[in-house]
Amino acid sequence: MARQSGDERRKSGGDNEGRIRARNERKILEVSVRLFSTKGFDGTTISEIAEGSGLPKANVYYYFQTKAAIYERLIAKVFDDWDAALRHIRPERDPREALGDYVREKLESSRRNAAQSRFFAGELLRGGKFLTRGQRQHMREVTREACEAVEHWISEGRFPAVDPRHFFIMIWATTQFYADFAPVVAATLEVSRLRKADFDDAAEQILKAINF
Amino acid sequence: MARQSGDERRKSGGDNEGRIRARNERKILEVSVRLFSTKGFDGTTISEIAEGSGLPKANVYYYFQTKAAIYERLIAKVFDDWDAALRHIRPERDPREALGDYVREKLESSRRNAAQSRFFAGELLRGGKFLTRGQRQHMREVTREACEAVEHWISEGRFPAVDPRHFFIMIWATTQFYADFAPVVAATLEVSRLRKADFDDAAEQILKAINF
DNA sequence: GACAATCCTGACGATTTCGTCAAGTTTTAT
DNA sequence: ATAAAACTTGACGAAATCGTCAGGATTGTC
Repeated sequence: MARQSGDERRKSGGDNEGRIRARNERKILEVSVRLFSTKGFDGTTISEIAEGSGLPKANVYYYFQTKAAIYERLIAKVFDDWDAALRHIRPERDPREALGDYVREKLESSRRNAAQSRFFAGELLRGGKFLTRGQRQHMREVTREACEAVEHWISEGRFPAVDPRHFFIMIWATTQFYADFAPVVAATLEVSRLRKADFDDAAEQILKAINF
Repeated sequence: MARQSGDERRKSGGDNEGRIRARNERKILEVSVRLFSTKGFDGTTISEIAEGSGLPKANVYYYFQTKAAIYERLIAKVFDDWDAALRHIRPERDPREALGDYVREKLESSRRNAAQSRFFAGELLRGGKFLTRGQRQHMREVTREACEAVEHWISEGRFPAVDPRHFFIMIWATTQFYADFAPVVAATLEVSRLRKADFDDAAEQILKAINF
């Protein structure tokens, strides 16, 4: 029984047990997120992933049972980042500071990991079929908490009376757009490639619009 | 030479010359946009398109030379709609009215043609590889005109001094988001499916935020 | 240094997919 | 009615893709 699942050991301790595995899995995931984001799930072949990782195809299958397994690992990873950022929004913080941090972190992280951001956007665009029930559930809970924080601010008169749910949607939509629809943004700003300065402008404009 | 390109006659007169062709092409395009939007270019097979259209596969190839040809036709179609909406923004109009019309039309059309909207979003997400040079060029021009209209309003003191380019990006981002990322929006609003009322709320909230 | 666990890999089979073709049928124009 | 044009279709070939497998090479451990 030479063949052994690439999944068993995943959450085990985590120390340096399996350095080779760690290195190769990381390489595979790095290449995959880039390919998936530009060519989609079906448009990406294991051969390409193998080639990009400098491994033979069969070796990729040694680490991941199937193409879907790679995709799922990536989803889980991105998902964690997504909801971690929301933790900036807490009722006891100052609204302006909290929202400023949140918007800036969102923009910065989607700028630095554009492929990852597009990858996740693509998944949502297709209806989020790879999201587990638990992940959806979690997403709802975290969102509700954030909305409650905003409502709290409103009730104390520290924030304009907006519908927090539409409010967050607007933030997500905007921050994502800069990273995910780069061709449109670049064309609009009449530049060939988006730079950090463009993202900084974006953050400023968004916050300006938000804070009334 | 029985085989004859499906493209030659396209722009000819347009009257009822070729009723069968018109009907079948329409059916194929309808099915395709739905499939492409949920499964992507590579994830969609001609067999599925044929099945969905109630035609045998070979017949689909009679009307469209290749899968890419179908995709390109759809791109062109959606592209036209996209820039047509922008024509609401003209300097001689009242800013509030013009922007109100624009936002409402964008939201309503992406609600009614959600598949089409997602299809286009998917294309942009992947870097817009199917967009022709001419289309990109046109996009830039139309956008610039719209920005000039806003600048005109600002110079006359009829509108707050925002950067019009970021301003439009914000509008696009938000209006698209409701249609394209339905799973997130539905989860946030805690409904199972988005209804017209949700889109109306969205329009109201967006316009409220925009008009300061 | 021996033994097990982990890692690597070329070759292979089954299936799917694109796109073609040649021979039919139906529609249209005269 | 007849001929040409437009349309339909089952069967097919070539290529690509997923995932497997059996056995060889490395690494780690006692």
